[in-house]
Formats: sequence, structure tokens, C-alpha cells
Amino acid sequence: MEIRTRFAPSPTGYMHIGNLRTALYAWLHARKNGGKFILRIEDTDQARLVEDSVRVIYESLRVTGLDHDEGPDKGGPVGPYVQSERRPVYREYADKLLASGHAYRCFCDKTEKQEEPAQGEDKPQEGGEEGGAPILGYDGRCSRLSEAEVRANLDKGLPFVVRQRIEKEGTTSFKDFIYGDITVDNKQLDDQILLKRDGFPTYNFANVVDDHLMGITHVMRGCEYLSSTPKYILLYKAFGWDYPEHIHLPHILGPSGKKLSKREGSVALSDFLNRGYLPEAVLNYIALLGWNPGTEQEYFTMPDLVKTFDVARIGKAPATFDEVKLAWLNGQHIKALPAEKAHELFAGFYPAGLESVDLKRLSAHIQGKVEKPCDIPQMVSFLAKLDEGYSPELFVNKKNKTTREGCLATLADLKPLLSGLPAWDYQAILDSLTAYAGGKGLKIGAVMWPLRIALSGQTVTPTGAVEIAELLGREEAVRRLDLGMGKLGAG
RNA sequence: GGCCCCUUCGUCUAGCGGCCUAGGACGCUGCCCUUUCAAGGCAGAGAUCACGGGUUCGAAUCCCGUAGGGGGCGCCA
Repeated sequence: MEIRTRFAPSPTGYMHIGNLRTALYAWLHARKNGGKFILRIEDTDQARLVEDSVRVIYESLRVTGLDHDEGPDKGGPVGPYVQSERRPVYREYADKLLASGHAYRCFCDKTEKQEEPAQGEDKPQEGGEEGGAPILGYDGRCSRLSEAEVRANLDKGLPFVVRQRIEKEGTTSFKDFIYGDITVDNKQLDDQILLKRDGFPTYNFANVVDDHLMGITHVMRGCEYLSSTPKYILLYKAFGWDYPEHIHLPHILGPSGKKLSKREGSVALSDFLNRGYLPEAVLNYIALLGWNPGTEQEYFTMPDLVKTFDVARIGKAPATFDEVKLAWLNGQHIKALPAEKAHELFAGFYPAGLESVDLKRLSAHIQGKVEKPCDIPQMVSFLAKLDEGYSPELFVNKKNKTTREGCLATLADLKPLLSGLPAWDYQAILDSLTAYAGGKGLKIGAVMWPLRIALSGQTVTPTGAVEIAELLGREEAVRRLDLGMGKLGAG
């Protein structure tokens, strides 16, 4: 049988990184097995519709390359693929349940379930503790309405919802692909609402109907649905349908150990993209959150992932999102980029003031070093403008055994040397420095160090000292040399 | 609170009864590279496998309990 997976986001206005991982796994599972990947929009909450958010979904899938075979924009044999356009379908299936007694109309007020239990009748009794909270949200009173009472209410035009009728005897079990056998007592299962007062289905109902009608073979979703799945299983049974394979995914946690949320930092794909993370790096990273290939490989291109991915190697424990490791992986992906692509990526991050600098060359120089392009402005700002307040102590470096006096002498020698160079290019500068170091019996590092400090005013630079000199141009380089000597002389 | 799930270095993870004196990666520390700080290469520190009982000749791996964490209990998904 052909594998069919689906991604079913609701239009919230942004692509949550956790949802993206769900999409990725579903997509990988389909692609890996030559199946189909379907996009379905779950917009059944009229109060929460967000303008333009469907576009965000399409755009996210496009930029990440998670292409779908069927969906609202592409059509397909089992549409429509937008839940708000499927209302007659839900109505029809709710009626079936009503007719078979697996569902009933509930005329209770929205707030009624929150009332204190009246004169202590038909409350589920548990543990004998007085004042104990009810286990279920709804006490099921409308399930006991007679046919005549229902008719009367209907005639009065009372609004109602449709609830699932769940026998409170016995247990319900299913086998989750990741978590194994799950069994719950039916008395834990609420008579959940299937159809809301406004006629829209709840997620709880729509997901079952749609997954079945759309021929989904593998339901992949976050494990927050694990505890409600028994109710869905009962729905499948009520309809007499086989149920699909359930693959619940462990959560992605934020740094505090709570579910990844906006409070703790970035959760939207766009947040990462805006900072210069590559889509393939983000995908590579989140693929590893909860899944591993069983080998020591961590760097994956998308084709690699398709080849290697296997749902059997998805774990159970939640994973903490670590942006430091994401950044490292992003650096790996940046290194693998063709030079022009890297430059394109970096170009948007160069600050003003670099007009005199050959940016293409700069890009080539820093490509091996950039992890997050959003760091570029502060990495290269010294090229535009030297922070002249840097401390002369920076010239002292224990590894290269440099001292202030030594650096001063070196810079003093370097100035005429560089000023007199016939050509100003990387090789010429490097050769002259190498020759100078050789002649003085100095290690090259001992010459490069003071040059770097004088040219940049900082100990760590995104490129070598020679590249800096070249990028700066002779005039500015010599000016900075003078400035450095001034500092050392004065100190 | 009743219910469901989870628990191996700071973090992501390998491990599915003996190969584990627990392996890899990020991060951290040190060394090397002497076309340089960085990058790269190499090395090191870092986990009494949440805890307590069992089962077994033998347990991170199986069973039971405890603790901690998460989920969920919505006319949200």
C-alpha cells in the first residue's frame, strides 16, 4: 500500500520550529518510501484566524524544500484540503454518529460545565474525597436526554454541540509506533465535542474524519496528542474504520526545559532565516532532535536525509533546542556553499561604511568562519572604522611572546616596508612579511600579531592579518600602523 | 488532582543482557600546525547510566516501586 503522510498546520501566522520538524519527518517518511506528502490546512477556529498566515505556510514549505503532492494550492483526489471548506463532510459524518448512537446533541451552556456539582447526583465518584475535582470536564447530562426532550429543544431552536458518546466501562488501547502500547480507562475519556455550536468541527473530530477520508497511512504529530488518541481510536471504531499507524513525536523543549515558546527565544522559522541561518541547516539540526541515523554522521544534506531517515530510529525523550549547536551546523553548511552563494547570503548583512572594501573578497575570506551571518556586522565593523580606543595591552600575547617594546619595533620596521611595496596584494604583503620575519629570526606569528592588533584593534578577527591589510588598502593600513605605534610609544 | 508519557556527560545522542573500565557530536580546556588570532588536526576534562529494590552467573539494557520532569484534562489545535 502506498504511504501517505500529511502535514496539517493551523494558520497561526508563523511556522513554529516544532511544527516544522513534524512536517520534515512526515515529508521524509513519504519521500523515503516513495509515498505522498499532503498538506491540509486546519482552520476550524474562526476566532483565531490570522491574516495572511496560509501564505506563511506555503512560503515556509517552499523555502525548506518540503514540497507537497496534494494540497489546497495543488489540488488532488481527496480535496478540498482546507477544513473550513469541508463543513458539509463533517456534518455528514457527525450525523452518522448521531444515528448510530455514538454521538449526541448537547444543549448545555458553554459555561455550565464549570458550575459546582449540584445536589451530588451523577458525578463520577472517585477516591471518596469530599470536594474532589471532577475527573471529566463534562458530566454527560445531555447524553441522557430522551428523544422527546431532544426534539423539544430542537423545536425551540436551542443551539447545541455534538458530543462523542463514550461508554465509561472498560479500557481502550492502541499501539503507538514510538511509545508502544497505550491503554487508558474509558472513564478517563471525556465526551468530547465533535461539532461546535458554529457548525465547525473540533480538531478532535476533523483529524479523524480527514485522515481517514484522505487515506493517510501514517499519522505523525506531536506527542501532546498521545492522551487524546484513545478518543480518536474510539471514533475510528464507531465508524468501523481501520485506523492508521500513529507516530507521536517527542517534544522539542526550550532552554528552561519547558515546551519551546516565544518567551524563551526564537521559535519561528523566519526568526532563524532572518538571522542568516540556512534552511537546510535548520532542517539538518531539527532532524537530529529526536532522531538519529544510527551512525556518527551529523552533517546531512537533504538528499542524505531522505536516504538515511527511518522512523524506527525516532526516540521517546524530549530534546532541548540548543542554538549553539545549530550555529555550528549552520557554519558547516555555509562552508559547503559555492563562493557566490555565500556572498549572496552575506551581502545582506554587511554594514554601511564598507564601500571601499572588496566585499566579494571579504566574503571569500570569512566564509570558513561565519556561523551566523547576523554576527557579520560586528565581525567586520573594524574594517569600516577602527575603534581607536583599544588598549595597547592587546599587543601583549603570551603565545607569540610579544611585548609592547617588541611590537613597537616591529611596527616601526613594517611601516616603511609596507609603504614601499611595489604591489599591494595578498601575496606581495605576505612575502614581504615572511622575509622580514626570517631576517629578524622571528616566528611569523610574532609579526602577524602586532600587525593584526594595529590594523583591527582586536585580538580575534574574521580573516588573517594579511587579508585585512589587503582589504584596507595601503593608505589606511599605514595610517593604522602609525596609530598603533603612537599607542605603544605613549604607553 | 485523577490519567498518559519520559529520565545515559552542561546540551543532542549511541546503547536494545556479556563487545561498556559507557562511544560520538556541540560547547569547554590544552597541544600541534609556524601563511598568522580564528579555522583545521590531535588530546583532555566531563555520565557512580535519576534513585531504591528485585530477576540473572552477569543489567545502562528486563521487572517492581520512588522521585523529578513533561503532556493532558478547551465549543485551541
